[in-house]
Amino acid sequence: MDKVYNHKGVEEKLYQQWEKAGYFTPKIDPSASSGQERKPFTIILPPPNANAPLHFGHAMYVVEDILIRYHRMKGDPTLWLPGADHAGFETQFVFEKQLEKKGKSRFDYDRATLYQMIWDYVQENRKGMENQLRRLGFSLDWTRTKFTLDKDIVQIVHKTFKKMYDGGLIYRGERLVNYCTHCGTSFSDLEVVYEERQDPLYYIKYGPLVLATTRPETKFGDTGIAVNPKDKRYQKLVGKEVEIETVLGKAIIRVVADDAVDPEFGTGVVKITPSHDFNDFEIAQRHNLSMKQVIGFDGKMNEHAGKFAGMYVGQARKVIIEEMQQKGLIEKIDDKYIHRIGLCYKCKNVLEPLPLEQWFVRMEPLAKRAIEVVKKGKIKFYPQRHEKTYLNFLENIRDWNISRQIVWGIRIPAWRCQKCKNQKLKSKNTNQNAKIGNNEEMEQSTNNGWVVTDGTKPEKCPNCGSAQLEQDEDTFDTWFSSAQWPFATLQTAKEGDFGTFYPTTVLETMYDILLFWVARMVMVGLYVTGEIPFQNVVLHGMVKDPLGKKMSKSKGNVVDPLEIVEQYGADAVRFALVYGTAFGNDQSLSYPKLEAMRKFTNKLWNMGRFIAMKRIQNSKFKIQNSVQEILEIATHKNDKTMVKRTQKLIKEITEYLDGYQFNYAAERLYDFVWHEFADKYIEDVKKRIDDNSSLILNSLFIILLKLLHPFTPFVTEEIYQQLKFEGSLMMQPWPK
RNA sequence: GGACUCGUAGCUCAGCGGUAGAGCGUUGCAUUCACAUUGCAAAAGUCAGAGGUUCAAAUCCUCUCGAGUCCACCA
Repeated sequence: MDKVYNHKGVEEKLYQQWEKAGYFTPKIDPSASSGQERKPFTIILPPPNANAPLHFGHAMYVVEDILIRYHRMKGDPTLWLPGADHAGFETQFVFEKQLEKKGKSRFDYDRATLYQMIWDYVQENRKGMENQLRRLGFSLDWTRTKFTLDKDIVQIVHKTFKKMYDGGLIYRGERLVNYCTHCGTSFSDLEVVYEERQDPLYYIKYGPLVLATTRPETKFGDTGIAVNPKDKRYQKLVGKEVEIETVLGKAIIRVVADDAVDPEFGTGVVKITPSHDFNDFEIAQRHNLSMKQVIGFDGKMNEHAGKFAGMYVGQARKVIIEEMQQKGLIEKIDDKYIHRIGLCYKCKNVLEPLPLEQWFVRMEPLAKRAIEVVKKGKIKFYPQRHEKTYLNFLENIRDWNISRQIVWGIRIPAWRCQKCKNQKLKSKNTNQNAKIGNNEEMEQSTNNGWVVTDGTKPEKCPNCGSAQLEQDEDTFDTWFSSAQWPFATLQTAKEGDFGTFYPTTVLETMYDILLFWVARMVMVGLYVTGEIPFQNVVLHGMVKDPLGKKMSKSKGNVVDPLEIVEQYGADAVRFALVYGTAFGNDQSLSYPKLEAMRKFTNKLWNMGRFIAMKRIQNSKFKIQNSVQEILEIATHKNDKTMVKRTQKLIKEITEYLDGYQFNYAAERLYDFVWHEFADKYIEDVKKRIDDNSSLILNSLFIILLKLLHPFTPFVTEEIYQQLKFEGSLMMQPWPK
């Protein structure tokens, strides 16, 4: 053995050895078990986006590997299933950036070509990403790897959509959506990022009234004026129509009373622009005000904006304000007004609320069950505080827009009959009465001609028999497929997997996708399978840069995990990530810590070296596996004490792992191994070494290697093999 | 407007009701011994601030001040 542990060469060699031996694939052959059926332990890896290499935060999946290796050693049929996510919009966005560099855009290609180009790009990226996971030592069962666009997964996603549609949970509705006119697609509410901005608040004369608005350019889309019903100032006008002056001439507008209007704000009068504001849309629903769209999906004013048509919104606002000032229509401007506006989370442009027909999932019934299973304790959160966020989200949930106007994704299996799209269809579906807005039951004519299937193109329209059917151009929100990941993977990976491994044991991910992903998996999983998708939700914190800033591509402070692995070794990286930070809290990447952990792996190595040197050659001395056995042969009182301490250690580490207290486990191991076992015990044995104490030292050391193995698999395995023990450490039983 | 996290030794962070802890760094000593990627030892904190509960508070409660995050339809 070399004097210094050199991770280079060792890690890749061992990983290949493990993978080749099939150790990552669970043993579920019942005849192989010793009679007693063990409960399987399953984790589905959060599928990384296939569009980019991993960032350092992904290395936190090490806690999953720790759990997996621990349970595998305990003898549980253990499955850790890898995969990749096509990451619909994200990927298309990244790809478009690449096209831009070449002076191209997505509009230069037809749908099929663009899709194929992105497909190739993603397949290339996937390899790199999977290699990174291997380099971190993750014992994933690669024989079961899945991709969200695999044919069989797509089939399941289609089937789910159909099931939900037939069950009345999907409806097609024209509603306001968050639309990015730059990216050309709508988003769900969760994808909107808000930013505080200081914008002028214009006080505009509206006939006899004055009202405050930040968006004077939407004035042409106004179809009402609202005041609070209790507001005495305006009571006389409620229900009346007033004539107002605009820069495009006179207009007649109705005044309505609605509780949503805050009499304290501005003048207590609000213009209602149902096509371009979420509040206004809802108020309009309540008072039957009509819709009038004045902004197009290209972000420009449309024909209803008269001479301003063709101008981008921002430009139009300026010009209109100038004209209004000239006409004396502006009473005052408050330019210190601070409010929050919704931005596209990718391109950071201001999102435009626009009316668009989209597919929505009715969330309330789904959320109800998802709340129930958590309240009943069927799903537990670690750390527990996240439960509150989860429940809060579900208790106030709004319907989910799952349509995206992009090509990269799973195309929605809905066809529209060109003949009867303008007629009302009598359908057995309850979708007819899709819920809109708050508590309004409203009949929808939105099923007009739509035929939903489980993926196959319908031959003819079930209503009129026409063969003129066109598939919806849109694709699913990527989270719609991710929401099905636990059952979709297990239903398609290998025969019998779903029966054996579902519901999975642990879902481990970063807390930032608790609502996007975890909550939706619970809802959809429950709906489709009738069972919870996982029993424990374990959430790790964010890994920030050394200065405590969030890593992001735009800031340029992202760290490639491979670089760090190269430098310090995967074991040191793994240990550093769980050591010294309360599990679940954010942490900053710390080079001194990585260095310290590298020293720790070296310390282990040298302990192994010492033991190798002092090892007795007599073959009748057999390594004892259980603490009990070691205790029986121990004669010296110091040995006995050490055996007992080790026994206690095993218990502690086991309990910590069962309770997802990774940092406690790591810290305890570090301290015990270095400062109790090496500094004190080895120093003591050194002076009095004989066959018996050597055997005990040896046996105890193996136990420590086993306890450490889930955390630092490479160095422990390498030492084990250097000491010429049989087989692989990773397949040895967990110490007792 | 709600919810959450964090503010503890120079740095990074544990501890979360019983007389302040670790790693790194600093200082001193040791060393041909498995390991100088080592060992032994030392210096270093009125635990953000104020008030309260308690025999006892870094730890529980309230408020204040800072750093950050998430949710929410105030024009």
